[in-house]
Parts: sequence; structure tokens; C-alpha cells
Amino acid sequence: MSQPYHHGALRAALLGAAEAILDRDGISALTLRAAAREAGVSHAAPTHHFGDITGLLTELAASGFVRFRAMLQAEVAAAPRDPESRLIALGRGYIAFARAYPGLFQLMFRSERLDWSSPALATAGEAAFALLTQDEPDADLQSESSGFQSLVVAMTRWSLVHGLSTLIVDGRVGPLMDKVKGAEMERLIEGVLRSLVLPEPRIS
Amino acid sequence: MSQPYHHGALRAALLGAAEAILDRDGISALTLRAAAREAGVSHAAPTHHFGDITGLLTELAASGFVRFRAMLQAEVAAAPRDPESRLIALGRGYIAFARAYPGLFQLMFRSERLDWSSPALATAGEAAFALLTQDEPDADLQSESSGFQSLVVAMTRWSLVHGLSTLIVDGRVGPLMDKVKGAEMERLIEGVLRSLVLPEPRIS
DNA sequence: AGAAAAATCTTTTCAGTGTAAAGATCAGCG
DNA sequence: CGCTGATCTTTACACTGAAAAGATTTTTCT
Repeated sequence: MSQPYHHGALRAALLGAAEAILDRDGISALTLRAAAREAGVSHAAPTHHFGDITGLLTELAASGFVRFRAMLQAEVAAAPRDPESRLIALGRGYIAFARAYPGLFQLMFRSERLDWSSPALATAGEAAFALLTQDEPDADLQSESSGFQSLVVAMTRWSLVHGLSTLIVDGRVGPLMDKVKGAEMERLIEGVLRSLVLPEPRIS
Repeated sequence: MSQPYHHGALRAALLGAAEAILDRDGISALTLRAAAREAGVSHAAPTHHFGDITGLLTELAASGFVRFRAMLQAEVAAAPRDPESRLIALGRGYIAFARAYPGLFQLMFRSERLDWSSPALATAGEAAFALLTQDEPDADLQSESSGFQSLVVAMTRWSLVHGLSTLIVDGRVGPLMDKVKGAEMERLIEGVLRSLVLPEPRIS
């Protein structure tokens, strides 16, 4: 019953080990050697599967974007069918993902050691972003407005939701709420999300 | 003309060296030893002045927040005196700072190696955030609404501006604009900033 | 089947990092 | 003048990513 020389499924095991470290000890503890230790192999074993640490982090981030997109779709599917409810569900799912998997969220969005030219990461990231541009409440505005105006609307929504997620994950919101009596994170999030349904700028 | 054993102003020199590295090579290249090299001292010299690397980064971030606040105030002072123009100027300054000093912005907002219990950083950060809650366009709403509603309004604005800054600095906006003909970053920012002036959620 | 080739994993090594400890040099003060 | 403390250097250690070379297993080819 000794360890076989070949692991058999080391690639998946390393990704699982990396995510376990991410959840348990945070992104700063996620090193190539720590992942190898967690998977029970030598520290040089990951080289063949991922090249360098950027390769490992890129694969993990791509996997994160796939699950991120699935989570957003599930939230939308469970929401009422009117466009405004779906839009709020999308934002709620975005923030819920960031709060549930803060380490993975940080890796996906703010890690400088990610190779966005990787097809796996690029396609997974684009697929996730595509959710933000569909489900347009004002279908007529969508059709007759220019591509640039659609980009402005999408970026406005993305900025609002992404900004709140980032500020929460980075611990910048908690101290502020301690100063307001009866403030709860959930109510704050719902309050901010209301601004999602009126993003159309008043065109001059 | 040999180097004197005592530097004389090593603390300030190290902060300047650290910021030079931040601007030149990015946040990943900002190491304790690199800052010491840049300042021309041994790698253990910073210990006495900053303790560990968290101390150095915390001081640098505090200095960044002071300048950040000054830049925001300057933008507001140069804007028309109506509250809406001032609010947009505030957001414009926020994003301009992030684009002008991306490394410093990243250090200030997304570095896990920051000691927010440091008085210098805590007060500088709170002073900068205080700008976002003042300059309330609807003074009557400000006075009669609860503290929690004010927090929701402030967080909505902060999230929008901070989210756009983060996405731009992290390089997530550029690729999207390449796909839209005639899209320019400045126009996109102005478009998103319009949403700042109608943040009041419709209370049920 | 048997040999060659490729893939997988380990061991060793190197440069770089943060941190601690000990020693060297200098400034200020009695 | 001499002492004390602040400042800076040297040395050392455990950690990191990465490269190189060797060991083992699996696959492929004849």
C-alpha cells in the first residue's frame, strides 16, 4: 500500500489542494510548494502540469470563473422573470460569490500573476462577463443605442457590483457599519443593489 | 567623499525608494530588500525604521491616502459650486488618482500586508473616506434620513467609483473597449460618472 | 513480447525574499 | 573625554519559484 510513483490524477489533486489552501489560509499562503505539500508530492511535481505558478493560478482562476458563472445563472433562474428582478439577482449572486469564496474572488480579479492570454481563462472570464450585458431591462434601448452606450450601461452595473464586492472582501466596509446602529451587511447590500435598476444615464 | 555610515534621513529615503519601485516596476517588485537597494543601504537597514515590511507598506499607504485626499479636494475646489458638479468632480478625481498612480492605488486598497490598526493609516484612510459622505446634494435628505440610509448612499457612490477604478487598474476594461468602435476611456468614465448624481434609492 | 520513447515524479541546486541576531560605526550627552 | 543609545552592516536561517539532472512508470513502436 505504498504510494505509487505516479499519482494518476495529480493535476486535479493540485487544483483541489490549491483551493483548499486558498479557503483555509488565504491567498498569501497559496504558494506552489504549499500546494505540492498539500497534495503529498514533491515541490517540483507541479512543474510538468502547470509550468510555473502562473499556470496553476490561471487554471484555478478559470475554474473559478466557470463556477462563478454557474452561480450567477442559478441566482437568475431562481428569480422572478421580470428583467429588473433578474438584474438584481445577478448582482446579488455576484456579491454572494465574493463573500462565500473571498480568496478565489481575489485570485480571479486582483491577482497580477494571471495569464489572461490563456484560452481557458479568457473564455471563462468572457463568458462570465457576458452575463452582465444580457438581461437588458430596456430591450428597445438596447437595440437602438450604440455599442458604446451599451458598454457604458454594462460598465456602470459592473462597477457598482464589483466595487461593493471588492470593498467588502478587502474589509473596508465592516468598520464603517460598526459605527451605524443596527446596520447589517445584508440590508446594506440590498440597498446598494437598488441602484442597479436605474443605471440609464440621462443623455444630454 | 565616502558614504557616511549614518544616512541621516533614511526613513524618508526608503519611502521615496519604495514609491519609485512601485511606479517603475509595479507592486510585485516592491520588496523590502529592493527598497533598501534603491536607497543604497543594506537590506536590514529598514528594520529599525519600519519594523517589518508591513510597517513600510503601511507608511507608504498612509502617505498615499494623504495625497489622495488632497487630489480629491483639489478637483472639488476647481469644480462649479453646485453639489452635483462637486460630486462628479469627486468621482473624477478618484478615478484619475487610480489611473495616475496604479501601483500606489493597489497598495492602498488591495494589499493584504497593511496594518489598518496603525494610527497613521487609519486616520488618513478615514479622512479620505469622509470626503465621500460630505457634499451631499440633498441636504434635507441628509438631515432627516437615518444614519443607515446615509451609509447606503455613501456606499453606493463609493462602490461605483471604486469598482470602475479597480477594473481599469486591473486591466479588465481595456480589452472590452477594443471591441467597440470609437470607444475612449475618458468618455466611458464620464458616462459611468453620470450615475453618481442619481444614487438615491427609491425607498419602499 | 521486448525495446525505445515519452511522461511523470524526485532530488539537488541556485537566486531571491523576510526576519532575527550579533557586531560595527557614529551622534549626542553626562 | 568616555559612555550610552541610535543607526547601519554582516551573517544566518527558513521560505519561495525555478531550473537541471536523475529515477520510475507508462505508452508506443516494431
